[in-house]
Amino acid sequence: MRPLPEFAVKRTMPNRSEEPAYKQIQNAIRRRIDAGQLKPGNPVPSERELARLHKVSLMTARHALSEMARDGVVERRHGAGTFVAPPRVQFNKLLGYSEQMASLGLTAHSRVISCGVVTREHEIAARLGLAPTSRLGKLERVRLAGDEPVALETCYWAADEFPKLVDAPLDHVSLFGVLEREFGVELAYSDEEIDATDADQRLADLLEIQRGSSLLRIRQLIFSTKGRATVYAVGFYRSGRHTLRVRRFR
Amino acid sequence: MRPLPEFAVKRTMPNRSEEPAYKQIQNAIRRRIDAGQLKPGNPVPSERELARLHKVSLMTARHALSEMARDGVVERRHGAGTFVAPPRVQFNKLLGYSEQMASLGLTAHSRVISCGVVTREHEIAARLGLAPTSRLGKLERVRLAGDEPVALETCYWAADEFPKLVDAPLDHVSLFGVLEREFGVELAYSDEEIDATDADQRLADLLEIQRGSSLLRIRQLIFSTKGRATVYAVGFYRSGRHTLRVRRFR
DNA sequence: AAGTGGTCTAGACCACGGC
DNA sequence: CCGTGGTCTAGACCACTTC
Repeated sequence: MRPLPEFAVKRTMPNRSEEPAYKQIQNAIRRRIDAGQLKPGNPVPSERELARLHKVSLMTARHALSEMARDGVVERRHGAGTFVAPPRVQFNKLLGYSEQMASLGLTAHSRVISCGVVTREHEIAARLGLAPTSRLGKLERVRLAGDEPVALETCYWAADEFPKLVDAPLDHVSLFGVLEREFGVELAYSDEEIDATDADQRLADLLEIQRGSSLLRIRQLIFSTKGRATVYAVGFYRSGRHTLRVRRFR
Repeated sequence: MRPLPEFAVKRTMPNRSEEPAYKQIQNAIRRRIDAGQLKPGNPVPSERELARLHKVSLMTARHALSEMARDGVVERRHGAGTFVAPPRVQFNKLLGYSEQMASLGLTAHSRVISCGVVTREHEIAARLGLAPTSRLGKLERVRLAGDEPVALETCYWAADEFPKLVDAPLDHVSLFGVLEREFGVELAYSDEEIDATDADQRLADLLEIQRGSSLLRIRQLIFSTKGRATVYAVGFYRSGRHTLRVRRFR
């Protein structure tokens, strides 16, 4: 609950230099949900109750709940009340390989095939919005499930922008994680092209499959929250070992 | 603009039994955008101006603009104003094959391979939320680009729910279109599983490719706006002839 | 009938953007 | 500086759900 001034007086905008009242209300509710104190389907306090509890006007309490409803955290039913929304399944969620495995309760292992700087990938530089001959960081990793190779993933980024990235222990840690923690890059979304192709000799050797075997190819251009193309990645996934799940809307 | 009562008087809720004032404001702005009178990047009237024009309070004008911003129709910039948002590219959009071709400026052709009712597809019936032995409508079509076959698509639906669907001229018309126009089904979204596989003899013959060639397989469970699983579809797409584009979010 | 969310008023001050 | 959106007040009536 928001602290009150020592001598509470009538005020039109009491909240100077603090977090907005409506966000404090939202946070209070979110905390109760996170703590398991409020479970899906449970009612959250009504607008009038929140207004009284937090000593704000109805419109402010209302703003807090409306925005949470917009975000899908709660559901509002006219005449009935406001209720904690059922946990939403995350669709079309951009995850690194490590994160995908973690979400399945598995540990990701990788084998770094190559890691360095290249200058002759003109088309990829263009996709990243760079000059054709720009220096690009390039990382090739074979992804393993248990001992079995399931995918080859190749990532590219502007070498000058993330200089020390090639030195990170990327056989153990998540590229996404390093970018976000070490470089403060917030990734926002990726545009992906998905098709089927078949394994050439090199892919066949790396993935321990037959040449010509079917592979799922995913090419992704990953954008930061600032709308900047940050990473270009190409992955080849063994048939039968990897399924992409997406939801599309009418 | 909202009509005024003959003798305008002070009122707390003047809008009895009409469309809410904030929606009228939104519609007025939408109309101007649709008419091309307001183009992307153009400013829309400020909160204060809308309040004055429509004779409503600031909060109401504000509500109108906030909701339009939430819907992505306009963008609000603190201290600067509210502007028509650039046209949003449609990502993760659920389209039938005919519609995809149309959106590329091409005409879709199909060859119906089989069309009828089956009763032994227990697993698919289950996915559609039906009893295992339910009667299912089944439609197999080869999709053509020019004269070249590029995909085999197989659709399943509850035969008892859409009885005359098997009689529709589905080599010319869109299944989605028939469902929406003839049966009043509003499709909402589809959950899709995408992977790579290779062609068996039958697929090879139908698609005029070699046995063992790579294919992109998309299995989709399509839901209506009522949240009901309505159509199950499996498509096999020739490598190099079909790319799926999706956007995923962090 | 009581309580809920939905719409709305007529103002206020604050923080930010561009001139 | 002025105009913009962002936050907020202290109420009001309406429409709906639940009892």
